[in-house]
Parts: sequence; structure tokens; C-alpha cells
Amino acid sequence: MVRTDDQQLHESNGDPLPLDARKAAILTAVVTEYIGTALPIGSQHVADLPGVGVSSATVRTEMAALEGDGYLTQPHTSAGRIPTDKGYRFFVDHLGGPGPLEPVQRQQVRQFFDHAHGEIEQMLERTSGLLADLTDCTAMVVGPSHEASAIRSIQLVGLGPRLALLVVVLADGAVQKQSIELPEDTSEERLAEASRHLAAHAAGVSAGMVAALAPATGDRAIDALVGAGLSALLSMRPGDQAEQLFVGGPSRLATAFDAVETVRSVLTILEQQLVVVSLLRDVLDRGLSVAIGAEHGFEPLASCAIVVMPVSVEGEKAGTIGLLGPTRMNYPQALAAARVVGERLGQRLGESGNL
Amino acid sequence: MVRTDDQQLHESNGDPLPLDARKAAILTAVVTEYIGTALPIGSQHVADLPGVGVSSATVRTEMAALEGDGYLTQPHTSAGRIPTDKGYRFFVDHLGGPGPLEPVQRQQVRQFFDHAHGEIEQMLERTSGLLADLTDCTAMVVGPSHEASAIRSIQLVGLGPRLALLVVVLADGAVQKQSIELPEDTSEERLAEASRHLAAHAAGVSAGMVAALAPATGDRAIDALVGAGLSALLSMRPGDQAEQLFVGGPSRLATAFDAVETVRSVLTILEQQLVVVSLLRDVLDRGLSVAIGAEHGFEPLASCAIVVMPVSVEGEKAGTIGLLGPTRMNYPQALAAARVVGERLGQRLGESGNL
DNA sequence: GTCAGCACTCGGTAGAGTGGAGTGCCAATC
DNA sequence: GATTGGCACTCCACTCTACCGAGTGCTGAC
Repeated sequence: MVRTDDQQLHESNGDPLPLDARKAAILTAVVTEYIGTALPIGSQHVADLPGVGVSSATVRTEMAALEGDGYLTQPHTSAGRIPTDKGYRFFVDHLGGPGPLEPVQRQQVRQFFDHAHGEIEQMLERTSGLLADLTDCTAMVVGPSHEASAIRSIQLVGLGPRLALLVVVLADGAVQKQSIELPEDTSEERLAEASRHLAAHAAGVSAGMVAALAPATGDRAIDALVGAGLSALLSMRPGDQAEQLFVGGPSRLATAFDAVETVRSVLTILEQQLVVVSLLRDVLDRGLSVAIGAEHGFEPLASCAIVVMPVSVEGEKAGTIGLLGPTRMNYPQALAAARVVGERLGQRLGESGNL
Repeated sequence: MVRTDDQQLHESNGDPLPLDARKAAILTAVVTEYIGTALPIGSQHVADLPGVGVSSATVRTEMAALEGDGYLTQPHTSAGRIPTDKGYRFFVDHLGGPGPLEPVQRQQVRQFFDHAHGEIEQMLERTSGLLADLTDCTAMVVGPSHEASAIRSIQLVGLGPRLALLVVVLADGAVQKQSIELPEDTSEERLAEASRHLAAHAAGVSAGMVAALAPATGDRAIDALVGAGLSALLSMRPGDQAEQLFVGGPSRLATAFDAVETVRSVLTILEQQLVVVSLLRDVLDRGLSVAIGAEHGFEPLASCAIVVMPVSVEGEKAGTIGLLGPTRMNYPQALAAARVVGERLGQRLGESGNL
């Protein structure tokens, strides 16, 4: 979090700019060009751009000032400038929100959602692939949490003489399961009977709220089954109730960074679902839609930027979209893609009744 | 792993050896050392190893011969030798099968399976992580195919007034689902009734075999529901019946290769589930447990080796384990890990009744 | 305030030189 | 005849140097 005092005041309102118009234009030019070329940008290059209209000498003076203020930096004395995290931050804050998507990409998104159907997990997985394709970043899609979702159906299905599967359907369309070893051979009818008791006891309640005790039926065997079912229900919560994470296009990391060590360490992070999910949540909680460099406070990703976008269904939080790339990622494009896909995904989840 | 003389006599069949004992020993030494160091191995280095017992000059002569026969190669004139794919092939063929696992690793495996429980998908996912940890390779775990598995339970659960979820439980414990939009508001009782008809019609049959037509009930609304359920059942087959793939530890690729371009292209392959699954099947079908370099005929992975191990439950094929690494991967270790984990996994799947 | 001009800095590249690891060959040895 | 020590040779990896050029900061003119 490299923001200075005055800077956080403005945020898209009419606060005084920390930079005058020309400095802002030059900084924006440097960021844009650097994002495109990944090469340090010199004053001549900036002066040549349309819309700048001053000589390279003037640009140099301004650049020196921008460097003094911490927006730009030089890899070495006689090189051009590259943006600092603070420079990117300014750029992002003054984009004026995500722009529109390229027509080709709009088309791609439309086509995707026209053909998407079926299982929610599969759709989220594919969405992560879509996002990676659109942005050339690694995409992260976090599914809805089933924490508060009510149990819609609960059923014991026999798989073998002493083996049953507890299948729980939640109101948001999620299905959870857990296998149960039975103490004794049990017929399908007895399982059905136990299922009915379980259903009567747990239906409508959220899975986290189910009490461990169900009223006795007078039939010891059934009571045992119901008890086993309930304990299975309780045991599967911690692992499975958590949000699911889908990572799309991790190979893009190898395009973005040319140090294999960086690629390795970022990939390692991505393998830790919990870390990624909480990182995204953390960024969202702080009200950011972009976390640049050290802003997220997570050292191993210091050379990365993260774009996050909440997915909501009818106003309810239903997941998160994240994009991970180098700090010199294409923010306008990433933001645009995240917004459009986020909206369409939320819409889609609403239609198909998942959450 | 420097083995001498009598070593090649054992090879299961009585084929004449392509190499005499000393050449085999030297080749084995070069492979082993190169796997360990990733540096070209010189004649002096080999001569210094215990068990070789000849001078470096002799080793040089033998190495030159091995190079002539295509088992070794030189990066450049004045460098040591590194194995060719053919060299690795000889090495692997003459290992005499996977060796035992390190005690520490045995312990790690035991502990893993002692604590593994619950959902099959989660277990497969974690198994891929375990394998990656054990071998420092990227691991691939392919779950059982549900192709032939019979339908055990089929149920329509209402999620909204016009929305239902078709939940199908297969005999192997897999659960599949598909949301269905209903043409009209339908009560829970009607859904239950339709579920009973579906179940009566489809139970015991494998999902692929379900006929699209169910006998009419005389109730048009129920017939419509049953029809919708059946078509959903049929539609979800192609995508979901296929084997699931779990990839563990992709970051290991960035450790194994130091060219970021190689990492990128291999990661790209791994993102294509179908390609990976069929590649593994292909290698297995050809009766191999190791495919080195170009052997699998898949150009983008020419610098990789793949170790495959079928997972079987009570003699039935129930999945596949794969390890992906550079051609200079540690074959003995990888084979040992794949074998042990494969066995334990099969055992485990058997116990919990999944397939 | 802007800009052309200029001296300066410094990374990247190319070329020359060097050290060393490793080779192939050969003659001596067992 | 196989093995081995010795030796000349090759070639990479590394260092050092020189040099080019992109880009800078500064200054004085407009």
C-alpha cells in the first residue's frame, strides 16, 4: 500500500489532483507505453506521442519531477523510465472505471455465455479459461459459498451392503456427498426410511446449523442410521463448504514473467487454494478492485497485480473473479473483461438458480 | 545406483543384451549422476565412482562407443556426456522394476491414506498433491470413468418454482447433476412423483444406456417432467462422464526446466484436460509405464518424460496416475512413488466403495 | 515556461584473451 | 589384446576492454 496522504482523498470525486494535467498525461503515456512494450520509456518517445505537444526536454523535466514524487523510476541512469507501483496506482485511479471491451471480445463473451449450461462447477471452471483468454492473465474464479444455503434434500443411497452415500442438495443447487460405512447390512427400504427422518429434521436449515441430535424414532437401527448421517453431514462441512477456487490459464504467468524463479513462486502460491481465496477476499474487503505490487501486503506476489471483481446475483454476493498478472498488466483491458464477465456470470447464475 | 556385471542377466526375458556389462554400468552411472546433478558427466567423474574400477581412459573409450550407439551425447566437443532418450530408455528397462520407497516417504504415504477420507474427488485432488511432494514432479491423477456405472438413484429436487435439479447417484459413488428449467410451476410432490418414475425407468442401467423414452404415465405433466429429466440425463453425459483429471504441483515444472518458454508450453498442455487424459491412456495402451522424450509422439512434450501407473480396484481399472518431469527425472523414485501410491489409492477406493 | 544543444552516464554488445574441463589418440605396460 | 598414463587439442565459460548509442541533466537562448 504505497499511497500517500492526499492521494486517497480524491478517488473519482472532484478532489484536487496530486498531479497537474501535463504530468498526469506524461505519466499515463509512460504507463501505457510500458504496458505495451515492457521497455523503459524515454523522453523522446513520449514527446513523439500525439497529444503530448511538448519537446523531449520538457518531458524530461517533468519526468524528473515524477521520479522525485515516486511515480516513475529508472532501471539505471541512462535508461528511460518505468512506472513504480505508485505510478500504476495513479494510472488505475484515473482511468475513470473500466472501459468497454473490444468488439471481438464482447462477441467472445456473448458466445461463451450463450453456450454455457449445465453444472455450476463446470461453468466456473470454463469461465476462468475464458477470462484467461480474454486478458492473457491468469484468472481466478471463486464460487459461491454454501455456508448459509439451506438444505433442500437429503438422501441416503445404498452403494453396497454396508456402504451408503449421503447426498445433500442445497437450495443454491450445490450437491455435497459423503460416504458412510454402515454398522450392519441395511436394506434400501431402511435407508429410505432413515433418509425421510433426516430430511424431516434437516430440511430448510443451513448445513452449518444442523443439530447433531435428531428426535428418536423408537427404532434403534433407524436412529443409528440417522445419527451416522448427521455426523457425516457435520463432518463434511469444514472441507467442502468453503468456496471453491478455479484457476484458469496458469501458463500465462510464464508469458508474463521471464524469470523462471518468479514463475515458480507465483505458481506455488496458486496451488494453495485457501491462500488465494483469502487474498482475494482481503483485497475486496479493503474496497479495492485492483491491488498493485505490495499493496496486498503479500510478499511473494510483490511483482504482481491483482484485479478483483465481485460477482453478485440479485444483490447477493455470489463469488469473486480475480485476475493475476505482472504489475505492468493491461489494466483497462483486465478491468473491462472482469466487469463484463462478472456481470454476465452473475446473471447466468441467477437464471440457472444457483444461489 | 551404479550396478555392475550380472545386473543385466536378470531382465525378465532372456533377450541378448545390447550392451556388455561394463558399458551398461558406465551408462547407468552417467544416467544416475546426470539425474542428480544436471551437469554433463566426464570420464574422470565416472572412473572415480565406486564399482567402476577402470581408468578414465577406458571409460572414455567406452563412452565414445556408447555415443556411437546413440546412448549418450555431448553438448559440445569438450564437455562431458549426457544421456540420450535411448540412454534413459536402457536405464529404465534395466532397473528391474520400481524399487522401494524411502522410509520417510513410506511414512508420508501411510499418514496420507490414514487421514484421507470423504469425497472421492477431494481425495484424488489431494493424492495429486501428495505425488508431487513425493517426486518433485508434476502429478496427474485421472479418476475412474463412470461410463459403465449403473444408476443407483435418480431424483428431481426443486430449487425454485420453475427450476429443478436432477441428481443422479451412480453405483460407484459418483454424483452427477444438471439443472432443469420447468415449463410450469411444479410442486415438490409432483417432482417426487416424476422422480419415482425416472428411478423406476433408469435404475440399474448405466447412464449411457438410458433410453430417451419412458413409458407414459397417463399424466401429461408428469410425462413432461420425466421427459425433461431424461433429456437432461442424456445431455450431461458427454461432458461429465469423461474421466476427471487432477493436476498436482504444476509449479514443479518451473523447478525442472530453466527455460521459461519450456515451462510455458508444458503448462499450456496441462491446461488441456482431454489431451492429457488421452496422452496417458495412449501410453498405457502401448504397454509402457514410462514414456521418455519423443516416445509418446507428442512433440510439445519432447523434453519431458512421463511415468504412468494404472490404478485398479479388485482387478478393475479405476483410474491412472501420471508423473510428468524432465527426461532427466529421477525414474527409480518416480516409479516407486507411483507404484506405492497407486496401490494404496486403489485399495482405498475399494474400501470406500467407489467403483 | 519552453526548447535546442551539449556533455555525461551507463548498460549492452562485440572481440580478444585466458583457464580449465574434457576429449581423442597413442605409445607403453601388464 | 585390453588397459592405462600422457599429451595435444578443442571449445565453452568467464573476464576484460573498448565502444556505441540511448537517454539523461543542465544550461543558455528565446
